[in-house]
Amino acid sequence: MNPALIKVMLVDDHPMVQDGLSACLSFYDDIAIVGNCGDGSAVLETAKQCQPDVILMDISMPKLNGLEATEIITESLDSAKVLIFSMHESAEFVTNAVQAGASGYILKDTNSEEVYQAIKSIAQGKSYFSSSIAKMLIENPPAQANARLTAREQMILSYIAKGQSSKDIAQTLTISVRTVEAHRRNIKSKLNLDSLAELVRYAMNQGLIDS
Amino acid sequence: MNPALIKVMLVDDHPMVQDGLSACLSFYDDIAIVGNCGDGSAVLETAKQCQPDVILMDISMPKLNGLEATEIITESLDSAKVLIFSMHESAEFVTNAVQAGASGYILKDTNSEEVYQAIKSIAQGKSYFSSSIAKMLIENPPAQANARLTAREQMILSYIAKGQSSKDIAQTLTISVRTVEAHRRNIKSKLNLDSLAELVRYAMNQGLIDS
DNA sequence: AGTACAATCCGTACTACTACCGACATCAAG
DNA sequence: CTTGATGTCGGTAGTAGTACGGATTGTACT
Repeated sequence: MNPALIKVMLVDDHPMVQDGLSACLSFYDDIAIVGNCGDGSAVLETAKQCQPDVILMDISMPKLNGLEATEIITESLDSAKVLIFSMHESAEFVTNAVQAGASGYILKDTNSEEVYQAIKSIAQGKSYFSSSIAKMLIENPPAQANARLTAREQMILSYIAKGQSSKDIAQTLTISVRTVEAHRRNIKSKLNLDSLAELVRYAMNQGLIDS
Repeated sequence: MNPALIKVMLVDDHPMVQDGLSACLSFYDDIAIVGNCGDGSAVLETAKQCQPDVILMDISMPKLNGLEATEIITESLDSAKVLIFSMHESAEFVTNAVQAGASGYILKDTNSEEVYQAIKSIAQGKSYFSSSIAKMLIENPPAQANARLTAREQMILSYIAKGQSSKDIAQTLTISVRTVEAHRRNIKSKLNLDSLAELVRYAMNQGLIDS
């Protein structure tokens, strides 16, 4: 076993992205793909088997999203560094990712050379962020960092984003309409979002609902 | 020049997907990538230069979305067949794509072998659809086919999806609130969507707003 | 024991949106 | 020239959501 060999594990729900990354990274002989995983819920188990140095992780996935998966990984396996590979170019996502323990964040509109450089940096214990990230953090307001929703709030939000009214949700969960409205207010306050449309976009980006 | 060589052009706004596809398809010696394009607005020009047999096109792109680009291509270049490569697994997208002139529709969760098969079918003048598409068309309601929004309606919808109220939009466009509300009703009626949340999701999937 | 937070519920008044009905001007196509 | 689609605007009534106020329970951590 080459001691300089970097073991990389892929986590993405799109097989084509996995195939593409595998193919691109196979050109570099100091990188080995040791496993991949199409769902956040199986990440920890797979990672324990593969013992990767770097985990290249998509943020938006069904079931368990990338941020939660990252948190689980960084708490359970300190040998593995997490590199987020996202299409979302928003300051909020980056800060959330860093708080969850990610070592780096690159965008899906980067080329394979930059992915390679990022993986090498992460493996050496450094951090790596796409060049456009810094620019974005400056331009976009830093936003609120404390945007963690409770399980109940996430549940309510997912129903909201699916198009259900407060009344519907109240009936579904057999609670009062006022309670749902209170959750609604709390969610909007926490996320610092005003309109229903922004809530829906947030929910979609977080993977709380599909497509 | 090998007469059996299939010239393929890629249209996707994610360089990594382009790189991945190029890498995957390079294993097949009867396929040649003759060009790629990161934006729907430059598709026609690039296609005229490259003269591809098959155009592998993403649906959701900034500026000009894949469906509109497909329509332009199929009307201007009948030599080129369009194969849609989408992550959206909804009957509505498929029917819209076919109406726009696409010869096939595959999902991003297919593997590279299936992409290759799809390209070969399309090049021979056949059509190709992911196996899950047929299942989906049966399970999902056939939905309404006549879902074409006018330019004005698209504009209104984009403002709605950005979180603006009817009042805001009326002020922005200097028209009456009642007019905006009328457009709202027409849009929902055309798309057969009830809730604001569904409108937002539709707009996002159509690429009318970013992220 | 005290504090903090989550989750539950209520009153009241206001704003936004919806559903139903209607209308009129314009412009392209049959 | 009539027909249809589009974009414009209105009345009226009802429903949904928001913005202020509160309040009570339970759990969990210090």
